[in-house]
Order: sequence, then structure tokens, then C-alpha cells
Amino acid sequence: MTEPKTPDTAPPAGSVRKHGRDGKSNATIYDIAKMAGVNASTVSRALSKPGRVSSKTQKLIEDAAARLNYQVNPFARALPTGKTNTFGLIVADITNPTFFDIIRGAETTATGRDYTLVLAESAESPETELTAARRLMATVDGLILASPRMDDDNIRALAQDKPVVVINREVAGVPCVVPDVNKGISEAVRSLAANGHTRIAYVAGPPQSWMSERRWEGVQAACEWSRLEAVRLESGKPTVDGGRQTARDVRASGATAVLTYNDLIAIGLMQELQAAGMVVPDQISIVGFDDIFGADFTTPPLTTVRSPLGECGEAAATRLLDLLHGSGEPAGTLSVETELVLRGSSGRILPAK
Amino acid sequence: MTEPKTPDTAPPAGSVRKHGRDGKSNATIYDIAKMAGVNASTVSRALSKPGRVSSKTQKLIEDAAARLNYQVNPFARALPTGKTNTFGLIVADITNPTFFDIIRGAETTATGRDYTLVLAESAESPETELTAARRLMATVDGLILASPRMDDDNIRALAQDKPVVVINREVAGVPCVVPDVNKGISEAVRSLAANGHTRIAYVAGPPQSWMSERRWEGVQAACEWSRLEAVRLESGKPTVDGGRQTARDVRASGATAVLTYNDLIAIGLMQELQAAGMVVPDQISIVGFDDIFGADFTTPPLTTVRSPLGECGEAAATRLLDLLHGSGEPAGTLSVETELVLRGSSGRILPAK
DNA sequence: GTCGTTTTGTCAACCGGTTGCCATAAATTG
DNA sequence: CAATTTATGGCAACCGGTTGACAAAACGAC
Repeated sequence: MTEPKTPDTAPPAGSVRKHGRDGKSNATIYDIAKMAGVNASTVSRALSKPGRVSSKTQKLIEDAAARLNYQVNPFARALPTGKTNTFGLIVADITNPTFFDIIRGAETTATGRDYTLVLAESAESPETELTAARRLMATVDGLILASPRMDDDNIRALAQDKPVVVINREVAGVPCVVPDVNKGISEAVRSLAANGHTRIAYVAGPPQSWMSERRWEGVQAACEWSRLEAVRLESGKPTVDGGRQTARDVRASGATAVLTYNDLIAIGLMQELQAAGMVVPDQISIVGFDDIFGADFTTPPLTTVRSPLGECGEAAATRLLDLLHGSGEPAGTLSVETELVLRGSSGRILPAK
Repeated sequence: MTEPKTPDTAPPAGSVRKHGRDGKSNATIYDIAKMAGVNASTVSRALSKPGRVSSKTQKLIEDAAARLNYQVNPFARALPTGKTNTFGLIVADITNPTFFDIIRGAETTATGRDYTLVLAESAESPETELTAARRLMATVDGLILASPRMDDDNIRALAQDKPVVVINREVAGVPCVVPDVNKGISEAVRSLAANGHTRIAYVAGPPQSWMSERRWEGVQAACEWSRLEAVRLESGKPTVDGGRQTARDVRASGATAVLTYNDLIAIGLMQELQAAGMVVPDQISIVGFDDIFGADFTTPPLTTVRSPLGECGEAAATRLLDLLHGSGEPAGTLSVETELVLRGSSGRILPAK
């Protein structure tokens, strides 16, 4: 309008310039202020505090901002306020599909409420986890810990600094989102009982896993109720390989039905048993946990106790955001329901031909 | 040392305080400066520019920092420098397991080099993708786009602003990491030819997918070389469901072997064909792409052309980091090899009994 | 002991917003 | 129409680092 300031013509085709100077999207509130003929602080107010400036200056400023295609500098904003519109999510293992849905649920919720998700993984190590958490703490407004491996005290310590929500574990004094395994487990056990099974094995997960214990307790309780025998077996890693390695113990246990800590173990176990010539479910029933991606790829497809992981992610993110905005309970556990997904890997034992 | 400043005793057990003031980890370089008896700028230099201060002041400062358990405020640092030690990764679909390995590869590399990964998803929409990219641009040092859906010009525009690396697609003028499909495809086609197949179908992916076209070209080329017939079919979504829906077309095509745009489609297709009573691979061979998590859960396990996705993620992150540190090529494509993973879903056609 | 060079540390400006406080203009009230 | 309240915008300090310019100190050579 004033000068014919060579409007960014198309960049010299074929050659991409080095970054920076010419891709400048860096208009500041001062530029806007100058253009709108007001003070920078007025611009700041117009852009953040709604209603603090008159509607005509508001419009003036908005127009100027649009013309300059202004974007706030998040760091400049974060510096005085400490708010970053960002939260962190730490998962134990990025390759574990259990977390995929959690990640997605959290990401969706974040984006929907104008927050950005920062992801980190702990590689199943309590130390790495704590390090990652500390690191993230500096740059986020809050933190979600999915199946954390560090101990309760550390979690509480973090929670004292900034809002923290825990998924898949209960920590006193910290808001948690936990699938309530009882419904799903009792459905599973009843189904097994109805199919004539009398001795059921539970293949446990990693010793640090809070959830593994809950599941074991649930299995015991349900078995007692249905007057079945429950035996506990240990697994190595909660992976497909870990599952394969428990096949021997499972056969030795004399159980005709197995519940495993998670679907990965169940799948590995099933593969190994089938490789040894056993027929599922005719000779042994297998029930997993979580209903992860791929649980229905197997033959037979896996019966499993589904945890609504996506919901957990969403719920945790929602709770966190509520906390950040002053609403919401500061602590307490939110339960989400689990349910049995009956597929082909469980059923009635056929008498050996 | 000076005052008996009630050293943070354990917080009143059982009651978790509100966040903020007491969890103060906020020592600043000014605090350190005071404690060490130097100027704040000296502290800043001691902490960032190695060798700029004498070793004794260095030690003095480091000790003070340790005693105060100081942590830099990333925002304060980012403000003047513009560097955030953070980069973004945008994937088309978080629930698509293809990306899991990419995410993990990138995350691992990031953490290993002291960077933080910020994750966003585009839900397969070019607009959402662009929005997310713009949003992230403000807070990250660079961006990785995995299988981007937006068009080349938009990508180049982003790349002009800050370093961008693209995975699974080639964009002129922008650094890319792309699996070279030829080796894997020719292995696959040769294997099919050796098993007597003469007519091969390719089930394509989404029209915007650059990679789907490359794969189709690869299939055509390999078929020509082996003197086989290649027919192209379209799929709806590149998902298990999308795969199921192509079953009808596949049967109608008269092909005895199918390559699909990705494993998800292959799995869906296989499920549907099996449900209709066909035996894989006795009546039809199925070959997927990518070798995603779960590809070996099926019965028979899926033969597939593996793209080293984890490597792609790593390589992209490494390139980006190199770019950020001034080394590395500003553009050009890095190829990674693909290979055939021969499993049970492909083989010789058995004559109808 | 003097002069030039190199180290080392200090000063002060700056990055780009936010916000408490105050002055002024506008609106309301008596 | 004066007095008072309220709405609006400006000033300036501040968040916590970084960095160029410069001064003081240390060092070496002559």
C-alpha cells in the first residue's frame, strides 16, 4: 500500500533457498500495533483477553493481524505465563500396540482442544521414564503417564509440580483412569466355566505392572465365584516372544484354559501351542487382554477382555485439560468398563478323538 | 549455609498440595550467579559455550547449579535463539500400524540426540495436515512428514521456513527418505512367477498416495520383466475393511496372485476370501506391503514386501538433525532397501482337486 | 618495567509477549 | 452541568535466558 515492496514472488523455481529470512512469518504484536495505531499492550489484550478492548479497536487489530498473517510466538507467551498449551504423554513402549489407541485418544482430544501432544517413551525402564518425565515437565502444562513403571512416590512428586493423570494404574492422591477389569474377567471366566473348564491358568505380566496384579486378583475372584481352580504362571516379557516361551509352562500346568496378561502373550502362546500341534480351542482355550490391533488376525481370532484404551486416552486427556482449566477433581480414580470379546480362541474342550 | 531455610522437608504425607509454588524447581541463572559470585551472563556462557570461561569459574558455577538443581527454562532459551530442541512428526493416521515403527524410530533418535518429539496426525486429510504442520512449525526446529497427503508445493513452502524431511514420498527440492520398492517387488514377482502364476493383480491404495503409484509401477515393470500379466484394481480405504471389499473384484479379475498396496488390505482380503471358502495360498496367493505389526498373526502368515519403516523414521530424524546442525545434504532422496518376506500366504496354485 | 595480545568477565540490549497500575475519555448519575 | 463511575488504552516492568561490545586482568615478549 505504501511501498511496492516486491511482494514475495514465487521463489526461483527449482532452487530451494536456505531457511529463515525469506520465509519470515514473524510479525510481532509491535508490527500490528504500529499498523493499527495502538499500543502493543492493547494488541496483546485484544488477542488474548476477549472484551477487554472496544469492538472497533478489536476489529482494527484483528484486521492488521490478518493482513500481517500474525501468529503468536508461543515461547514469548510461555515465558511470562508459564503456559504452553502442550501436554506430555509417556508410554512404556511405543511399539506395544496397547498404547496406540491411548496415544490416538489423547492426541485427538489434545488437538480438539487446541493443545499439542508431546510423546515420549520409557522403554519399560523406571529410570528412563523418570528422566523423560522430568524433561517433559519443563515444557508442558501437564503430563499423562500410561502404565507407568516408576514408583508411586515419584509419581506423586511429579504431580505436585504440575497436573498429572495416570492411566492403567491407581496412585493415591493422583487422578487416574483405570479399566475396571472385573466385569470383563467375570464374563470371561463364566464363559469358560460354561464351556466346562475347571482349571484356569493366568499368565502374569511384568512384576512392576500394577495392572497385572489387578488382573490376577480378578481372575482369582472370578474363579472362586465360579468354583474353578486358578493357577498363576509367570511370563518373561509381555510380548509375543514372551508368550511363546510360556507354552511349556502352560502345558505343564494342566489347565484347559488360559488367560494371559495381554494379547501379545496370548498370541505368542497360541502360535507356539499350534506349532506343537495343539488345536485351539478344541484342546485349549486362550483369552487375552486389551483387544489390541491385530487380535482378530489370528486363526482362530482371539477371544479377549477388551479395555477401551482409546477411551482411556481420551478420558485422561480430558481430565488433564479440565484440571488445567481449574475444573475437574484434583484426584480420584475414573473407572472405565471392560468387556469380553468372544471370538474363536475359546470354547468347549473336545474329548480327544 | 547462610540461613536455616527450612529445607524442603517431606510434604505433609497423604495430602497432595496444589501445584506451583512449593514444587518450585525454578532456580534461574541469576540465582546461580549470586551464589557463585559472578554475573548472570557468565553463568549463561559457562552453561552453553564450553571453554568460554576459566575452568575454575566453570566449576564454581556448575557446583552452584547442581546445588540449586537448576534446569534451563526452555522458553527463555528459545525466545532469543529460536531453537527449541524439538521437532515435529506428522503422520497420516496414528492408528495405522505402518506408522508405529516410523514413530518409534524417530522418537528413539530424537531422545538419543537430546531432542523432543512432538507428534501430530492428519487423519488422512490434506487440510488437517497442513493446519497441523503450520501449528507445529511455530514450536519446533524442524518437521518430519510421514506419507504426507498435502501437495508438493505446500511441502516446499514449509521446507522454506524450517528444515523438513519427507518419508515415503519424493518431493523435488526437499530431503526425502523413501523405500526403494523395486528390489522387494521383483523378488516377490519372481517368486510368484516361479510358482507358476501368470496373471497378477495389484490392489491400489488411496489416489493421493504417491507410494501406491510407485508400487504399481514396480509391479508393472517386474511383471513385464517376468512376462506376466499385471492388472490393476482399486480399493476404497487402505484398511482391513477396504481389503475385504475388494475381494469381489479380485475374484472377478481372474488373477491367481495379488499384491496389495499394504498389509492391511492384504489381511482384509485374505479374511474375506477365506470366509468365502477359498484356500490361501492353494487357490490364490496374497502378498502385502510393509510387514506391519501383526502381519505374521494370520493363518497363513502373510507374505509381504517389507519396508524398513523403523529405519525410515530413524534416517529421517537423523537427516533432520544433521540439517539442523548445519551438516547433511539440503535435499535429495535417500533410498532404503525393501525385501521380500516370504511367509505362508503365497505359493504354488494347487490344481482344483 | 612497558607495551601488545589474549583471556575472562561485565554491561546492557534484546527476544516477544503479558499484566498491574495509572491516566484519560466516555458514559452514567444526581 | 458537575460529580462519579466505568470503559479503554498507554506505560513500563517483567519472564529467563543469549550475545555483541567492551573493560579489566593476566600473560608474554622485549
